[in-house]
Amino acid sequence: MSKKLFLLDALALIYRAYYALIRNPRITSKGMNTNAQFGFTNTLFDLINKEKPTHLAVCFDTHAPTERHTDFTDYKANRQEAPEDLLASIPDIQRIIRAFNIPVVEMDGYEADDVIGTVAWQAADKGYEVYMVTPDKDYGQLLIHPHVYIYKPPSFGNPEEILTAEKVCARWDIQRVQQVVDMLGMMGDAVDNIPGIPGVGEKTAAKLLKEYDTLENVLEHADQIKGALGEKIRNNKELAIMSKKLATIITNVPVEFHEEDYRLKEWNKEALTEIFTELEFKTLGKRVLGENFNAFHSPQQATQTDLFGNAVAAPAAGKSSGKKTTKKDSSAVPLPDWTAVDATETAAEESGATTETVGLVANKNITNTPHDYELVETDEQIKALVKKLQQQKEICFDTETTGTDPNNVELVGMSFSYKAGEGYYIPCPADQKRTQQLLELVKPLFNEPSITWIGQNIKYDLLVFKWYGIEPKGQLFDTMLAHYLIEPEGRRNMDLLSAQYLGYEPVHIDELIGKKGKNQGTMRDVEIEKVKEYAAEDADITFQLKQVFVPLMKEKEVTSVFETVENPLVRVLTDMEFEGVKIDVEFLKSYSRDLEKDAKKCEESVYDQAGVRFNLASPKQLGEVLFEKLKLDPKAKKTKTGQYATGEDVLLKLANQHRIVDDILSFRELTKLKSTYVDALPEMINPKTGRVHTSYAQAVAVTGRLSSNNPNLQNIPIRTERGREIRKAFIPREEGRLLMSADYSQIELRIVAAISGDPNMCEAFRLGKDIHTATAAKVYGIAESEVTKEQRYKAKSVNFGIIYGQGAFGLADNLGISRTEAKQIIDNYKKEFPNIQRYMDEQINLAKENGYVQTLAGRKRWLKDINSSNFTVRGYAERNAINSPIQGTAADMIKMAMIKVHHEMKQGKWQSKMILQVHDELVFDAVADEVDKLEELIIRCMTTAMPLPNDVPVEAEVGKGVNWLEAH
DNA sequence: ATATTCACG
DNA sequence: ACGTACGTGAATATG
Repeated sequence: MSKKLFLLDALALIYRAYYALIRNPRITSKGMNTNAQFGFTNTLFDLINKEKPTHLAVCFDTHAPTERHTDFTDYKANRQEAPEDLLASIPDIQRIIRAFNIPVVEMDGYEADDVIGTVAWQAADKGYEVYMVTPDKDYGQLLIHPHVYIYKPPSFGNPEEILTAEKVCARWDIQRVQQVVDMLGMMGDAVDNIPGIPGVGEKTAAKLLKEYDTLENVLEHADQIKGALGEKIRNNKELAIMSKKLATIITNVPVEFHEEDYRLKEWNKEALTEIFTELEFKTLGKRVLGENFNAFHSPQQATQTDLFGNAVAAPAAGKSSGKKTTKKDSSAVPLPDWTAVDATETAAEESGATTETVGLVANKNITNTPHDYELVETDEQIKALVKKLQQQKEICFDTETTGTDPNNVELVGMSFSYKAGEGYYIPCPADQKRTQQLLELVKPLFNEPSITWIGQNIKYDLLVFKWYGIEPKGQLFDTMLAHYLIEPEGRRNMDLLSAQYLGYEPVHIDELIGKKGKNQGTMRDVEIEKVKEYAAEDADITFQLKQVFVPLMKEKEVTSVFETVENPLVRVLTDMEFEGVKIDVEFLKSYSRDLEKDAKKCEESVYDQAGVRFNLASPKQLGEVLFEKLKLDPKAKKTKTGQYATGEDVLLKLANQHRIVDDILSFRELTKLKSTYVDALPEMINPKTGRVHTSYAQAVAVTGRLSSNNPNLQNIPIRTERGREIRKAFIPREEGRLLMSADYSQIELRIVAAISGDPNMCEAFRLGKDIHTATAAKVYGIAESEVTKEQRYKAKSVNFGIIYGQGAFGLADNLGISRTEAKQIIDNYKKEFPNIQRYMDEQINLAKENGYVQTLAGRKRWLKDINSSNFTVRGYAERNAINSPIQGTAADMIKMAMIKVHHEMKQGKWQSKMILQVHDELVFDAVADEVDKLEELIIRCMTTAMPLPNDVPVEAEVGKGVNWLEAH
C-alpha cells in the first residue's frame, strides 16, 4: 500500500471550525466556547477514519515575524484580532494533538504554508502521496509536484474535496499551477492584505496570463496594454512584484522530513479521555474512544447552574417515595419499539455519525434534565392537582396532540410545571367524551384570572384548547416570543434553547414518534410513561426558560415591546387562525381547468418553436435549449451552480430576440398560479369548518413582521390580471356577510418621513399630497402639475429603493435607464430630501456604535456584520440598518392596531371577525349590518394605534365586497 | 437537502 | 472586481 501523508494547516482549520459553528456555539456547562476544539477534533478524527493516512502532522504558525512582515509592514495588517474564544482554544487543541501522538511542526520565521510546502515536496520525492489539509486556495501553487494534493475537508453539506493541479487550473482559469502566484500578484488578497494591482481582479488577471503567461512578462509588455488597465499596470509594477513575492510559498524552509516522526502511532487514551471530559465531548468522545468513554461519570457534575451561575433545582436524590429520579442511560439507546426500519437510523445517529456533524447540532455535551415528574390520571388525582395549581401565580403548560395542525388534532395529554425540576402529566384518551370530562375537571384552573400561563409557542396550545372550548383567562407568557426579541435571528426549537440557556439535553421527540418522513407515529401510540417524561420535561424546561428570559429581556431592553406588542398579539392571532377564511372551491376548480388548457397551449408552442420536446418546468433544460440550441444572447449570466439563469429578468431581456420567450413566461405564470394557489388551496380546507386556516409565524421574520404558512395567505396574487382572479375565491363565510379590507396608505414612506424628520417629505404627507408626484416634482425641479406619468413612475421607484438602501446600479436596472441618469436622480433626491440621507447615515453609525438598530416600539435587530471588512457582507448589513427600522416599525404599528381592533371587537361582542393580515392590510369577514360601524372602528384603530413623530399623519383605506378582489 | 423561480408586502 | 433592494413561503427539479 502506498504511503499517505496528511499535513494539516492548523490555524486555518481552527478558524474555519470556529466560524462554521458561530451561530450555534457549543458552550460547556461552565460557559466555555468549544467550537474550535470540537470542530478541529472532528475534522482530524474524520480524516483519520476516512482517509486512513499512514503519516500525519499538524503545522502551526509561530509568533515570530516572518520575512514577509519585515519586507512589507502591511502584510496581514488587515487581519482582525482573533476572537478570544478562538485564541483560548489553541492550547487545548495542542493538547489534543499531543494526546493523539501526532507531531506538531512549526518553525520561527516561517508560516505554516511554508513549512507544509517544504515538507510536502520532500515527502513526495520519497514516494508519498501528500495531502495538504487546508481550506486556503493559495496552496494551489504547490501542486507543481505530482503526488501533492490539496484536501479540502468537508464543510456544511459539501463533501470533502481533493484538489489536483487540473482542478486548480480550472478554478482560476489558468494553464499551469505556477501561475497561482502570478494571479495573486496581480489581483492581491484582501485577507492577507496583499495589495496586487489596483483595479485588477480575478477575471482580468486570468486574461492577462493567458496572453503573457507570467506576471513578469505582463509587466514587460505593459506598454502594449491599452487604456486604463495598461496605465494601472505600468504605475504599479513594483507593487505587483512585491505582491507576487508575498504570495509565493517558501519551499526551502530548514526542516527535514523524517518519516518515522510522522507515522501514525497509538493514541494516549488516558489523555484524550481527560481532555474530552473537560471539554464535555460526550458523543465525540465515544466515537473516538469507544462506548466505554463516559465523560459524565466524573464527580464534579454535582451542581447545575444556569446562565447566571445560579444553582438550578437539583434532582431529588435519595427520595424514598414512589417517585423515581430517572436518568437517561446513554449507552443503552432508547429505540422506538414499534418500528424496525428506524432502529438502524436512530442507532447511527446516536453513535454520532450524523449528529455531530459540524454546524448541525450545537451542543450535545450537556446533561439530561434533573427531574421528578408525576403522572396524574384519576379524577381524584386531577382534582388534587388542580387544587394545588390554583395556588400558583405562574404555571407552564404544554399540550401533546396527535399531529401538528392545531386546528385538526386531538389532545393526547397536557403537562404542567410551576417549579424547576417538577412536572405533571395528564393523559387524555382517544375517547373524546372521556377527554371532555377530564377537561371539565381542569377548566376551573384555566378560568382562574390570577394565573399567568407560560408556554413555548403558546398560540398552538391555545388553539388546541379553544377547539375543546377552553380559553385561559389569565395573563400569558410565550418564551418563544421572549427569545424572538432577545435574539431575532436565532433558532428557537426547544432542544436548542434548553441546551443553550439551561444546559439540559431534553428527550427528543423523534425518540418517541420517529423521524418525520417514513411512517412517523403519533403521540397517541407512545407508552404513557414515556410521553409523561417528554411532556412534563417540556413544561419544566419552558418554565425555567421563562425565568432566564425575563432578566435577559430587561438587559437587552426589549421588555416593553414584548409586553405591549408581541405577547398581547398572541390571543389576536389565535382567534384569527381559529376563524379562517372561506374559499369558493367550485370557482377554483373551474379556473384550474382554464389555466391547465392555456398552459398546455403555451407549452406546445414552446416545443414547436424550439424544435425539441423537453421539460419546460426544468430551468436547467430550458437554459440549455435557449442558450445552446437557440443560441440566444450568449452573455446570459450563470447561476452559482454554473447553470444558465432563466429567471424572469433574464428572459425579459431576451424577449426581443425570440418570440418563444413570451410563451415561456406565460407558461411559468399559469403553472405557478395553478400549482401554488388554484389547486393547492382547496386541499387546505379544514373538514371541520370548511374554511382555510393559515398559521402565522410570530417569531420568524427578523424585522418583526409576521409570516404566514400552511397555506401562505400573504402572497395571494394581485399584480397580474390572471393572478388577481384568484382573489375572487376568497369569500365571506355565509350569506349576509361581506369581506372588508383595510390598507395602510404608504405606511413605510410615512415612517421614513417621520423618523428622519425630513421637512419636505413630512410636509407632503401633512398636505395629503400624492407622495410620488410630490417626489417627482422635487427631483425634477418642476411643478406638481407638470409631472408626467414617466417621472412619477421613476420617482416611485426611487422612493421604494430608498427604503431598501438601493444604489444607482439597482435603480438603473430597475427602470431600464442608464446609471448616469439613475445617479442624477438619486443625487437630486438626496439634495431635495436632505434628512433622508442623514437618516441613512445615522442608522449605519448607530449600528456600528451599538451593534443594533431599533424600531419606534423598541424592537431591535443586531447586525454583527456591520463592521465586516468584507465589502459585500458589510453592504448587506448596512442596508439592513436602513431597512429594518422602517419595515419593523410598520410591523409594530399594524400589530398594535390588531391588538386594539381585537380588544374593541371582543368588548363590543361583534359578530364580524378579523381573519387575515397581509403586512399593511387587515381583512375582515363582516356581518352586513356591522359594516359601517366596523369601518369606523378599523380606521380609528389603525390610524391611532401608534402615532408617528413630526405630525406625519397615518392613513388607512377600507374597501368591501363579495370577495377579496372586490374588497380592494 | 439544495437550488431556482416566483407569488406577496 | 465583487455585487448591487429589504422581508417572506411554496412548488418544482435535481443530486
